[in-house]
Amino acid sequence: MKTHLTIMDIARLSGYSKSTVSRVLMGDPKVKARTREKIKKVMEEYHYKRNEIARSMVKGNISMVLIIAGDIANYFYGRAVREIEDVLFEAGYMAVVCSSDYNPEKELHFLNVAMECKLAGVILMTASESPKLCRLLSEMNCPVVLMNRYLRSMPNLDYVVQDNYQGAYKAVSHLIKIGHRRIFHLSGVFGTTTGDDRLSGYQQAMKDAGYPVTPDMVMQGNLKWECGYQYAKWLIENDTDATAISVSNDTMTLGFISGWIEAGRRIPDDMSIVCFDYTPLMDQMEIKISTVGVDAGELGKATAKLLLERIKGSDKPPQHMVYKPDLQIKSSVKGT
Amino acid sequence: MKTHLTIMDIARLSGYSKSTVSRVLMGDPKVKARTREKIKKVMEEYHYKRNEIARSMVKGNISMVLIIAGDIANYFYGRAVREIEDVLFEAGYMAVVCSSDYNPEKELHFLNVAMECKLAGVILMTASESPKLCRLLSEMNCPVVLMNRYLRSMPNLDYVVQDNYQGAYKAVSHLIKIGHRRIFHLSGVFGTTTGDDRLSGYQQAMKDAGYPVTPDMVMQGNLKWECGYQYAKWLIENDTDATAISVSNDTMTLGFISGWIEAGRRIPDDMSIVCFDYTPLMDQMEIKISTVGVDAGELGKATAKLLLERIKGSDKPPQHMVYKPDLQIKSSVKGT
DNA sequence: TTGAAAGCGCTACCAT
DNA sequence: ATGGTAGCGCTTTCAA
Repeated sequence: MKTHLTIMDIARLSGYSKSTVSRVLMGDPKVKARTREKIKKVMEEYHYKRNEIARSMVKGNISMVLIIAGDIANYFYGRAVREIEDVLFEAGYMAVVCSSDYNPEKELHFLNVAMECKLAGVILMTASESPKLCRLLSEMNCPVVLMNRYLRSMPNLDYVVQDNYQGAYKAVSHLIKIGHRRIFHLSGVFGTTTGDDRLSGYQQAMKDAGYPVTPDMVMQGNLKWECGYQYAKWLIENDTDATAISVSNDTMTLGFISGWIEAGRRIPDDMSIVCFDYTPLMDQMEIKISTVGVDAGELGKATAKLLLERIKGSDKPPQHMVYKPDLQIKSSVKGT
Repeated sequence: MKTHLTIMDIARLSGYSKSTVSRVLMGDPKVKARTREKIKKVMEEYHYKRNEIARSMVKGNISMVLIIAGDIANYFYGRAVREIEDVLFEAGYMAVVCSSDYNPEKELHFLNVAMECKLAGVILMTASESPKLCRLLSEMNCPVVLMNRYLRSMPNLDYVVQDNYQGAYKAVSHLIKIGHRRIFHLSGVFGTTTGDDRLSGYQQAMKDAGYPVTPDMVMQGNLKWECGYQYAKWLIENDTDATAISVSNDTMTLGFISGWIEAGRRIPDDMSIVCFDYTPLMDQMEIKISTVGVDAGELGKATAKLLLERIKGSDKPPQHMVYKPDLQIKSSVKGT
């Protein structure tokens, strides 16, 4: 851990001026080949490292993109992030990730950090509709692309999402088709488009089938494991007559299954279950979970490309990319 | 996306000098209360955002810590990262994550970026021993703490790891105790301490039992799913007489199980298996995998605290924290 | 308590 | 092809 040489030191050491050294750094072709080599040799020898901060200072921004994921340990985000990293890396940007933990306050915090650090761009995956967020987003000094969730009140923002309404509609319709009437819904966070659209899809499917949806049939969740676990207990304690549930994400579903099995109930015999999102490990579970969703990697790639265009200054109208989700029915579901 | 106000604008707008505005920003108590309020009001009103880059420029570094994880989608890293984020956040640092993908070139790249961006610190989780890496590490301009893997040739570096040798020794000894003789090992990357120490533990346990380890019994892996999958195929094609394997991480194990089951074999009837690391989803798998390892969150917390001390300038001797792993035998293992 | 001015390390413009 | 110099926006002496 030693202190660093500046461009000025290299200048002195090589006998050239600061300007010429800078030109070498910038790959300016106007520098004579021999000069460049000499300077490069000195840099090598003294392990010179360009100061990106100073560079960013004059450039105006730093070639770094912040990805605000919900939960870095969740496969959905992990998968998307990996693709984004690669696309951005190719384009000369470093992608860094942080988790909002689905916490709106943290989102605001990270967005502020991105502005203050003059990052080149931001990918926000857990936009939680709120006046504060919208105000902040409209004041950003760098491009922002939403992924996964969009904001109804900000149609001028780019986003890449899946059709959550249709996904839920498909899934619940399937449950209905095979005989279920009492289908409950463990929702995502109310006020987020993922949560609300999935809820609407559920409601509409029920409505189209002529089945009532009473308030007790819908529970708001927080997307975490514990929530699903507790929901299982709740369903049992309240002695509901649900024969199937649709759950807004994979993590809660895993929690639900744990709680349900632990209580001595079975799947699909005592409960059919279908959820959004998919994790590869699910393939090796005792219970093969039926899922609906899209490949997070695809979303990620599209998002990164979109962001890159914006960083480069594209001013085309707001892009709204909506992917169609697939429904995969497996053994977690059984007719009545 | 609009352009930004500087400290100078706030100065003009409020009628004070930029020095005073800066003092307000820095929380200097020498500013008169009324002045501070006036200036703060102007900042609010115009949504002024301090420029962290410029600030870092004079401060010398940016309050950001880079975590270089192996695979961001892997539970081990996800778990550790989450804890690190929280500890660092409390201390006023922003933790950002990137994945090395176990690729030494990427490690070097990210380490360079960290230096160039004058970050406050780095946590490196996938150190791959090489002269280049060691040279780079010894030239760092910020503190670096290793987690998960350490570097044999750099004992002067802080690290937080688990006792991989002992973990593997315990696991393999257990297999031996219940009757296995032909135990194979799907290793991590040779040259990494995690890989090598686990291999040594395996070899020593076999040796202590008096069982030979021939070269075909040890295969180098790359820690990825596909690798485990192919290893299953390989074992079958080569008609080995292995009755048990020890695998260097969870991801390869999941791949192995997929390949093995797909080929019509069973676990533990046709093969006992024990691996390093743990993922919660494993609890809900058909096959309950026996694991050895530690809580990644603990490692993460300790690492973050250590780094924080170094950032604050602690010059105590190199810290080497070694956690003892636990062995959990489940249904993936059966005596012969 | 406040202001003026120097300087952090770099790029970019204007000279030569 | 190279050097001199003016900033980028901020913090931090030093003066007042």
